[in-house]
Amino acid sequence: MSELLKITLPDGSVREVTRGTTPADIAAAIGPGLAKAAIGARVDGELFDITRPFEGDAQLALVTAKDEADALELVRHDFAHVLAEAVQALFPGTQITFGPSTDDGFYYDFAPKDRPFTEEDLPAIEAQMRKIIAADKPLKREAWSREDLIKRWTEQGETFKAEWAAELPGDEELTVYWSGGDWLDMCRGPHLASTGKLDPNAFKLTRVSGAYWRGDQANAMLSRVYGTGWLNKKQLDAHMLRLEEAAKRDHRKLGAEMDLFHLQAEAHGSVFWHPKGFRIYRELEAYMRRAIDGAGYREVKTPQVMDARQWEQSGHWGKYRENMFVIPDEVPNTEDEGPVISGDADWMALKPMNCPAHVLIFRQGLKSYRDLPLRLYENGCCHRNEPHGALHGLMRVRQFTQDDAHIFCREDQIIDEVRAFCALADRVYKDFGFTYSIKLALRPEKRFGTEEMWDMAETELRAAVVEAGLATPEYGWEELPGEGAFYAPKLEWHLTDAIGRTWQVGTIQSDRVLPERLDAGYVAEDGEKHRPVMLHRAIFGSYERFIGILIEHFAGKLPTWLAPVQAVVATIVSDADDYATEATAQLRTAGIRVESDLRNEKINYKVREHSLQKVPFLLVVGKREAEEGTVAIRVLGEQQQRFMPLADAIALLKSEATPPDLRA
RNA sequence: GCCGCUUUAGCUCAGUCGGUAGAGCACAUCAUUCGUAAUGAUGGGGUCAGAGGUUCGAAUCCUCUAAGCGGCACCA
Repeated sequence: MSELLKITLPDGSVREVTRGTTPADIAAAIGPGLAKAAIGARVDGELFDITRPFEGDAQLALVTAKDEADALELVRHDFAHVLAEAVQALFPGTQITFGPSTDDGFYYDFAPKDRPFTEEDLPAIEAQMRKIIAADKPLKREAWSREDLIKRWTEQGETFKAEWAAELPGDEELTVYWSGGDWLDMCRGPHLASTGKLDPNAFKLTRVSGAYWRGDQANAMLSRVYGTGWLNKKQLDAHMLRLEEAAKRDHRKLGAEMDLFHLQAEAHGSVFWHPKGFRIYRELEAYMRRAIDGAGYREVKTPQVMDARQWEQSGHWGKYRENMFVIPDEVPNTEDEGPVISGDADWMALKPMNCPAHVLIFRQGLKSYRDLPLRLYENGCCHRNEPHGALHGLMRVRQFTQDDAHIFCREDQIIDEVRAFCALADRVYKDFGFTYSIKLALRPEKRFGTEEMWDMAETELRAAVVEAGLATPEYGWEELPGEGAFYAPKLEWHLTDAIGRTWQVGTIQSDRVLPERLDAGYVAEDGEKHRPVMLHRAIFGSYERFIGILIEHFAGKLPTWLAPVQAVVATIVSDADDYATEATAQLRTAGIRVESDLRNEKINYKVREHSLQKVPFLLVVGKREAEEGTVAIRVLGEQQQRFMPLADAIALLKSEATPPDLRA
């Protein structure tokens, strides 16, 4: 055992060291500065404790705060560890379970003894965490046997940890980390060398929430404490500032401030669109109609309420009935006393999706292979009785309208259709200034259809994305096992909101199940009846969600072609009223959404108000402009103004207000 | 649906020990005609989310219901 280990450093140099040597020893040998700065190690590419001895020859890269991604991962993991220790010190009897790092910090799930934690508990927990950091407790790794772990957790009353220890994979080395000599957590690591390596001013506990043990609704509800954690206070402050800025672009806040829409309890989860908000909606509709007309779709409109048997046949009744709005097909009893309905009525349901209705259109008349691909589009208004906790502004609502289409096609047309859709979606998102990520959601546990169908469907979607060149990290490409719909795998397009939450908008799904269940067929060249494949697809996802994301993306400052009011003509003195009215009329004739502001208010007041309303162009007219036939144009977000003849201003606005797909 | 929090004027919020409701903005009226992010004065406006309870007395304490917020779960 006296042989030397060869440790290769990033510069290619090799050091020979005895067994038991740690990366920290090597850092110390290189120099005291590095010894101090090094907080972790990449050994053969894997992130390790800096105090963990080498187990053989290895490539070593020391990790310092400059390796920000690794450093943050280490630090956040440690904050979670310290959080757990602090909570157990303050609330004896609390069980620890699990606590990973997150995108901006960490959390830890606890099983509280008496009551769930509340936000009022957070300051005391933070203070306790700072004590643990100040104590600079060494974090020491130890390998334990499964039996010892289970014994330890059982003795300590840690039933969740014991359950988990019993299920950890047997071929893995099981480890614990000591914090000083008096507290430990079961953990794969890695960790910093000691708690004192954390900056006590670089974290903040942010909120508490409930979370199910192992993410399963059937399990116990745990109490989760979230924190944000960074390398130093400057980073933390910058993060808190980012959150503040993000809150300002929340679409619910801007929706009220800009008078776009509102939500209220009487129709909770359904949107009241105000005139200005619905103008955005109409621009999106017009845009999408141009897009689908150009891409060979045909628009249809289908019934809002259909017989429940239709939903039984499609399979939705069995899986989603609890989220459907069900309606008795009966005239209600009008007597004051007595039941409203008799109870033996047939049931109908508000449509939760459009697919079956489109199949019913497809089934009208005998279809030939020559009819395929048949692309049916609908601005389809759907109702889903979503779990109340899921509702979120415009992003998740109970009544929404999808830009929904179903492409009925032959097997040999699938890949071309999916590729064409990828191109269309790409163009649409780019027209709105979005970058997106794209995922493939694979077969779920509960599903209809044969394994062969699923193999084919997954393969062809994957192939289309690969051929379109989108299956790259740049497009956030990943495959999500188990996340598909019950009838088909899904390609999903995701956009990100103001505070980094991602929302699915677009999708395309390759479905052989519903054509079968709803008996869609066509006559092929061989004269036999065949099943078409049905591609379900949407780009906006829903108009509601897409508008919510647009508002956040642009912080309310929508591009001119989408702005509800594109220009305001504001007067400085009432002598300019007639000219302003005339200018407004000319702009309106030119197709600009323009309003005039003749109020007896100072120009400062008007500028402020229309700026806050995010009007892209403010045309100011005073005596001078009225005499010269000019306007002073102030562009939203800019300080200075440009003077030009009214005719030039009209030309400028017409050009600015042209939708991207209509630009030369 | 689950956990925690919240709900007071159109909006944002204050309201102490349980003693009978307050500000700013917005709105209305009047004055002001002003050159690029808030002119001044005056005035109107509230079943304190809803229901029940405790109390001489409830915005305030308790229970239930609803909605909203942050997560979790769900998302055809």
